[in-house]
Amino acid sequence: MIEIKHLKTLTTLNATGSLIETARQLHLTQSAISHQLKELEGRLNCALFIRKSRPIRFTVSGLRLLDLAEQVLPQINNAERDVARFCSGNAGRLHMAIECHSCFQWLMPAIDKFRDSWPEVELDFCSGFSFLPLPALKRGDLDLVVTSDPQPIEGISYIPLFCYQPMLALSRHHRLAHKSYIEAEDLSQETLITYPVEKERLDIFNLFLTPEGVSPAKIRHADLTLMMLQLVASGRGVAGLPNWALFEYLQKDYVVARRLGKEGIWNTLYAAVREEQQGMAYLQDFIKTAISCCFKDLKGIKVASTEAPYFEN
Amino acid sequence: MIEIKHLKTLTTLNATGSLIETARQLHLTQSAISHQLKELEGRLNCALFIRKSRPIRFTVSGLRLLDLAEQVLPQINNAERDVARFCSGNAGRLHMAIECHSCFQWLMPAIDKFRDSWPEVELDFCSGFSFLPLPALKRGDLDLVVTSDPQPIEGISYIPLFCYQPMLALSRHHRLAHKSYIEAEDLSQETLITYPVEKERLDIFNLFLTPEGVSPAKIRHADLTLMMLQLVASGRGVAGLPNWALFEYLQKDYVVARRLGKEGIWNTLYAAVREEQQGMAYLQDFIKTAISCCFKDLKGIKVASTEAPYFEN
DNA sequence: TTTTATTATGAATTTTTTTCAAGTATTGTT
DNA sequence: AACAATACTTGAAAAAAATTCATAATAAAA
Repeated sequence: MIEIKHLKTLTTLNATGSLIETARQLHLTQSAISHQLKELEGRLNCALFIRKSRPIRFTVSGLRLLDLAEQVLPQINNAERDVARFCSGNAGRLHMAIECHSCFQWLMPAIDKFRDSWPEVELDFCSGFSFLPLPALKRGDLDLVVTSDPQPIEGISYIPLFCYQPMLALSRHHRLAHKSYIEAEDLSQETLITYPVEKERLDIFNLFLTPEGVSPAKIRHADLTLMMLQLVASGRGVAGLPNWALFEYLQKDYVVARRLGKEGIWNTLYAAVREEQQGMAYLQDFIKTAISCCFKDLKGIKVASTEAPYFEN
Repeated sequence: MIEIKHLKTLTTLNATGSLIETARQLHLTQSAISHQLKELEGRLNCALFIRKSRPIRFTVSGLRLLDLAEQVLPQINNAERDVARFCSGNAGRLHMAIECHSCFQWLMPAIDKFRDSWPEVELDFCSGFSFLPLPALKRGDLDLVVTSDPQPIEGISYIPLFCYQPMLALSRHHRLAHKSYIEAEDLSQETLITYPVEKERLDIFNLFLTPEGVSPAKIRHADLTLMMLQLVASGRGVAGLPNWALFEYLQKDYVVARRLGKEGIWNTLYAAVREEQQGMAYLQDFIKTAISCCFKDLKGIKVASTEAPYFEN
């Protein structure tokens, strides 16, 4: 009668409040979701939610099923993980590197969860920018690299995690703060505060300044997100940071954020792994865990398509 | 990944010990079950049971999923029942009659369970043979009749419960006890002990004696199964009873049982309901509960096809 | 009221599930 | 140990179900 996919659909419908967004998250069309729910309501002979309202509201029956989903879905996840542990060897190594400092915010809880499930897996991570992580991954010194700048390297495959919006953080009193979006030219007289990495590894250059041939007046480095934002708030410059990393500081009114270009920019964060390791149970579980942590903890991110990244050459 | 149907399949596979019997219970071909499990093992990349043994044995992974099923399936059933209660009115009437005395054995636990789930439904039942139950059902005096002898009555539909084998109970020392099966002619010199109903309502006449044109030497009535078996054990006659009703007495060696005719006879027990009531949630739930109780408690019964009975005219 | 965004629906298409038919393996029997 | 009987596997065909596409209907926002 009722199926697990129904519980998943209802759960994300509850989270999103609309069919169309549910469809996006589940990588289906809105039509498919509509058909699926109609079919289920037909089987149960019972309305599950009230359509003529936004956000959608659930009936008692719908709520009862949400309740069921909350019980059942974690149980199923646990069982699947256990089975994966029994089957594949449950020991292994997971050494990872993060190209983006801010990522620690969501990576920490994900790693904690993972350690509980796979105590035998040897965990290690580094975020230093003292070496190039993708070649290290290729060599086998690393097993997973979190990057927003995938390179077409033989034997490396990229699994999309989520989409985010690189934005510009400004002091509330900054001369650009009145604009609803920032143009590349605006930055030619500004001090840009970045993480201490080469320009080529920074979204704001790759996707915004370099294509327009603009350079900021001055570049200044800072190690920590919080330090960058203190500098911004103190009027020492502006900073390019992902929207989800800015969220809590925006709420506290430390700074304001503006999108880059009229339409804004969307970029995708990937987990890079060696192709031959991609099927390994604990790796897959780590990535699954990481994604679910992101969508729980971060505001403003979107689901990525399941597709591998497209390389021009 | 894993679906509810998989959990159901694994559960009944555990109960039956073979794919072929699992298939029968789930109303599928054995091939379908084989494909389904192979597909699941492929998805999990993991063997769930060891094929080269009968009865089939589960791997640790298989056992883990059985465990999951045991947690999850009842939760789902409860939720579905709750939804049914919310949607349809949760009050109503369920007056039933049983044509077969022995049926109390499995009906009692089913009724107990049902009362817990649907406290608002007014329950009543009678097993007297003082009136014809099917016309009473048609009139609306009853809501459900348990019968093994469906009549083609306009507006009445029959839902199969299970298949059983009417058998002949004999004293261990009876002159026919050495035969592996009973022929109609054998009974022409015997005293047949039956429930106090007309011959036309008894399986042993309908399906065995009447077609062969044989009558027993004498007919004697008894109210209770246990009383009938005491009479049989005391050599006062023989009795026709369903195999599942005899099971516990056979184990205690009170009596022996022989099948009717060389191939034995199989008959189906039905729940008769008024067509317009058939869709009602609590009725459907009662029948579902009854069936599951039967298969838990009774030995020797088989699943019935989902088909309505076939009437010759 | 018009516009925009969301949801519903029917038909076409794709994917999945099931059955059929035939082959292989296992068990139990003589 | 060979035989039959029963149970399971497998690939292809058929049937059923899910998904998409195109479009209509509906609700919210401007």
